[in-house]
Amino acid sequence: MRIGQLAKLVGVDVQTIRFYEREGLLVSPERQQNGYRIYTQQHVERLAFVRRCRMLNLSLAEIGELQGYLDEPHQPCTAVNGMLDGRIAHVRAQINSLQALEKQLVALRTRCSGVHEAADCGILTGISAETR
Amino acid sequence: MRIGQLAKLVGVDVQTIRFYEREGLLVSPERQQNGYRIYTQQHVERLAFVRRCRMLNLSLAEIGELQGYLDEPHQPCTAVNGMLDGRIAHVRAQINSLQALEKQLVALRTRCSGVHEAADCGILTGISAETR
DNA sequence: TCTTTACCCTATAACCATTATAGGGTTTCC
DNA sequence: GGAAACCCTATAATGGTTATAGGGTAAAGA
Ligand SMILES: [Zn+2]
Ligand SMILES: [Zn+2]
Ligand SMILES: [Zn+2]
Ligand SMILES: [Zn+2]
Repeated sequence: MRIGQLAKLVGVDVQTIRFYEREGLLVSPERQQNGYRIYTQQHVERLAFVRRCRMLNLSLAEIGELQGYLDEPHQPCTAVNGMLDGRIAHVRAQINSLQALEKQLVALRTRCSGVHEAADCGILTGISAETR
Repeated sequence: MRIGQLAKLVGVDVQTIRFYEREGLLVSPERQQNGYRIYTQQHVERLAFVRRCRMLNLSLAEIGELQGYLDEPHQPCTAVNGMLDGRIAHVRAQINSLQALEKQLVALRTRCSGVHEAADCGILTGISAETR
């Protein structure tokens, strides 16, 4: 299978596949005589794994770590669930700070209603004041 | 006031101040004979404005737009509250997708408990399966 | 005065994951 | 045989900062 087919199949851009290869997340595939990359079912599975990890917001470095476990399955999985715990904590922190931000933005938004000129806009004066 | 003082005063890195100047968010200050930048109270206020906008997650482009209103206050503020509405919608969308992600991660995390080897780790098999 | 320490300058690269662009070859189908 | 769709590499751009290299200046103590 050529790169375009793989891209469609897994739902990843062609450029991104080449990028993953350079970054060591995908094994370099064989090449045809013309230089075209030829992929196997194993590549499909690995790429799908990478993509699912990305959808879980794992970094490429973390994904590389996880692949180490796929490649050497006879080691304890301690670091795997540690990584997930870290991710979960991080996502929760993000949610909290975004919720705080939402409150600030909504409060700021209420300061402007109706049409008036910028000099009198409560949003601008609100930001210029303090927004702590 | 020199750049280091300004940086401390407003709580922004020195590099970042120079970056904002290059990006046109801060007016280029006068220079001493030795080339050092000399800032006035107006610069302090503008930088503080930029920083508060950044804390509201506004992009540098949006901040530049807002500064246009500060500089020309006799125009309607329509775009100002439009921008804020857009930001609020964006933040809410982010929160929703992070909450969905959190659920996925937590569900995945429950698949691993106790010490075992990677081949049997429910997290890895969970990702390898489908995690939709 | 000498020297250390802290500060200032510019230019350039790194961060992250991806997307875009330039410039050129190959395959496929009509 | 010619156009469309595909493939290749290399390099730059995205956003907002932070880091680094390499060098000049200033404020302080010894
Ligand atoms: Zn074993
Ligand atoms: Zn208004
Ligand atoms: Zn007016
Ligand atoms: Zn496990």
